[in-house]
Amino acid sequence: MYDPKAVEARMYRFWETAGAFRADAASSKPAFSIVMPPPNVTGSLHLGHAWNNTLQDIIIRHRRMAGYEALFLPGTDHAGIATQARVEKALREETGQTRYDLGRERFVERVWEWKHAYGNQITDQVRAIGSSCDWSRERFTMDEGLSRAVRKVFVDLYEKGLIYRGNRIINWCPRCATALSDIEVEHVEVPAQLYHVRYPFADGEGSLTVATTRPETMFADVAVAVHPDDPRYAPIVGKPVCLPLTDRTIPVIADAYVDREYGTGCVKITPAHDPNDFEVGLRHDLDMPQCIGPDGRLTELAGPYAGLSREEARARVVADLEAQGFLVGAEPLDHAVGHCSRCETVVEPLLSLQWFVRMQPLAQPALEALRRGELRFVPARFERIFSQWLENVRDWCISRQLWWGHRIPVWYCGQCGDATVSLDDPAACQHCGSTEIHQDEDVLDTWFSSGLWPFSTMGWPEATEDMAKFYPTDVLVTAYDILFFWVARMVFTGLEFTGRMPFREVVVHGLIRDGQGRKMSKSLGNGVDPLEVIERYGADALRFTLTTGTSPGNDQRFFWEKVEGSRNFINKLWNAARFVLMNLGSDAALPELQPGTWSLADRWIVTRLQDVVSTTTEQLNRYDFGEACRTLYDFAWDEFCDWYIEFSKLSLYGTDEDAKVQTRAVLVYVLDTLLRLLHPVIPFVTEEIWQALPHEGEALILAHWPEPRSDYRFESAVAEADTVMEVVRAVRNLRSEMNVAPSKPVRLDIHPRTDTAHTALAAGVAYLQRLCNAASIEFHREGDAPAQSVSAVFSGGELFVPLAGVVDVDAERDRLQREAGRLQSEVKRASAKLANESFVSRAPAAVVEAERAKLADYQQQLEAVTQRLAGLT
RNA sequence: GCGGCUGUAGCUCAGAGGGAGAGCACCACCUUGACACGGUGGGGGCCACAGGUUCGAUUCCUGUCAGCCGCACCA
Repeated sequence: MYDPKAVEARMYRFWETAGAFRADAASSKPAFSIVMPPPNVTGSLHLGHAWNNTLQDIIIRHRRMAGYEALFLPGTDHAGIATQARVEKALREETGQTRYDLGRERFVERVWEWKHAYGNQITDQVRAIGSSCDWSRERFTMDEGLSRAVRKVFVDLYEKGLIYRGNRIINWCPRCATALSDIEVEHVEVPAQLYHVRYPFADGEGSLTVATTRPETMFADVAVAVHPDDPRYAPIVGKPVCLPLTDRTIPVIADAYVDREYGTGCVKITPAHDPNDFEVGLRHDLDMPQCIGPDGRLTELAGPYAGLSREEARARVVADLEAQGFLVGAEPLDHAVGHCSRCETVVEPLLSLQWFVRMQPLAQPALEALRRGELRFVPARFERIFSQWLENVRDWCISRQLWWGHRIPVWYCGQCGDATVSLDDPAACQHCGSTEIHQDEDVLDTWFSSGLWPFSTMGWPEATEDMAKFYPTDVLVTAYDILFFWVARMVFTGLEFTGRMPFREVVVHGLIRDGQGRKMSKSLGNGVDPLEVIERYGADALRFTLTTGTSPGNDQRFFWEKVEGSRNFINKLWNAARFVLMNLGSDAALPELQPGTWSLADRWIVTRLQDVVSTTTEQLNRYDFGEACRTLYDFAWDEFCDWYIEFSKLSLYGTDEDAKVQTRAVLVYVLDTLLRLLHPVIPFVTEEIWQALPHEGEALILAHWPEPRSDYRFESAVAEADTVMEVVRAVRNLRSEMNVAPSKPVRLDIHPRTDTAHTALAAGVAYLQRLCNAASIEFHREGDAPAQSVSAVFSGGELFVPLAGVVDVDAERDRLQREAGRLQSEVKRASAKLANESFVSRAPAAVVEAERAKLADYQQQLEAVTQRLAGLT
């Protein structure tokens, strides 16, 4: 039994020390590069990473073998919010302190300590998967070089006017206490109430009714808006209304933003707490007071409600409105509410001073490049999703109120108030020369730095050798969930700063789910740890499982049974290799191939191997990983193990020494080629076996990728072997149906109908003898069935197994009648098709011809069965 | 609302314009000299539904239904 644990760690070390993962920028070979989507430094590997890494590693190993200077560049991401939250949690648990207790400097030091302590964990896990990354080029988003790139990009964008600071409504997570970008907000449909609230006119003449889902924001209301063309409200525009629960009055204004059909046609305007209201506020030059603070609690503006949470405030406000007669009613309403994608807290739209990237000028060139076909998505449908997003992007809020990350390179002057934006830390204000400057407290969105990953990792902005050789990269492999977060950002920063698409192709895969199709998550506790899978079944089994389960762009579910199946396949391969090795004897030398002397089986398997080489290569080239795996699985198991190894025993256990040598040579050749083809998917076992086989070269990982050989094609051998196998199956079937033990030798009479079949079976008679356990085989071109026998038809004739005393005539008749029935329906189907005038005239000639041949064959088989039935007594 | 994905054997899923496939599960048999994580044989499906294109559709097109996912949202 194959034991992955005994192999994998040792093998990885062997490759690494042999320098197999290192890419040489000075190489004359064509470059092929991939940058790894950087996992969170302090995170741990999940199955999604394992999947993502496996696919990339397959591509890289394939390309490396195919003669490219292959670079798989690894690294990690500082993951601002996530990492900071983890360290804060640890701090709280250990000492009960908050980050404010430590202060910024000591806290950041603490995070670095954490990073040093746990940062290797994830990269060790990447190694455990078997990823053949160039660790000498490992990068971290907060490395000095990469931080320099971040500053450079910030400063350049600022100078181009593409970064600005502004007071805008942003998404604020009260729990994380930071601003978020639009895509970090998840809209979740939740049941709510639409409250109708009466706002009395200040003059006491009646009231109007507004509809709102957020009554707790009313303390920041500055107006009530109606549609300018709404006849119902035309007379009241400009009139002041009283804001209930307060002593304030606010005006009624007219704005076309209001939908007359919705609710009452009156909207309360709260510019500091709603993006639409904010726009209205700007148009009407309204005040923008805030009644909810960054902590998610009501501010002093809310008077007696100050200090309450948003939820408490809502309940109290509604109760008080009702008690005081302002609540007209409430209707249930389902609407989408933004939640923090990290912590699921309800996001507060908050008016806040933040830094933004102006997206229009960056998205435009990206869209044009996409239209010019400079970036290909696999599968293609993701291109539309991608460009739709780019077409609709809004400005990107990049400042985060965190301490862990790239600090914004902007210094404000205490004297003149101006900002200095600088690549290097300035000593004084650029504008007035004052030294009384202090740096912006905020850090940049993590994606701002990962958006530079394909070139910042290669040394940009320096013109490095790596940039020259390996940039742009060739393929990016990613799950679809970070297309906007990450891929889009790399695309536009790449175009803006390097003038190139950072990659030619994006291979998109899906998400891994649990057995019920649910996303794996900590809260559900349904996650599967890839290390546990590796521990139990080995990294190869995990890789094989994930790869076979890959269908372009689609999700897959995880089942332990699948891993078990993969483990079984790997074990099968291992045992096949043991068989080959066992039969090589002491001969360590690689026997020379002499195709001229090959047996039928040799010629058959070698020809099939050529098919598999070209099919697999094509499938890998088009990133059809699941299909490539299936091609190899089927060939290895069904053809090589089940048939060829069985065929080979004839020669190996025979007396013809020359044939034996060639069979060994073919076994080694086929296995060697198969190992090469399988190596990208299951690198560990294949290398382990390859090292044991006679081989040239240092390691399989560095061996060359096979190419199909046209001089190794023997088409007639394939046809002949097919006939032999068909007869073997027919006899096995007879034995099984007739309950004749496989161990009991039988006599076999074969009545070939054609010369082709006769020749094939005569050539393969020794295989038939062995695989059918036939005591003797006779061929008869004509003549009657032997007495007391059971029969079967095959496409080239009829066969008989005399079973004196065993034949149950009734059972045999049943069996033959079932067979006749099957053949009749085939004949019916084929003749109906051929009777169709338009089929014969319009279908391709080859298709029609094939149909005719099939019909003839079935008719003959049917005739044979019918005769046989008639002869049964 | 706009866009997308999925619907095929009991389960998980491939597939492709010309006779329905795999793995697992199931049934029967087999300690055959690589492998019981194995071998041999077998059962099991109106390929969601309705139209259309085609000589021919499970495959392409259009709808319907069901499940899922993005994006955008009017309080």
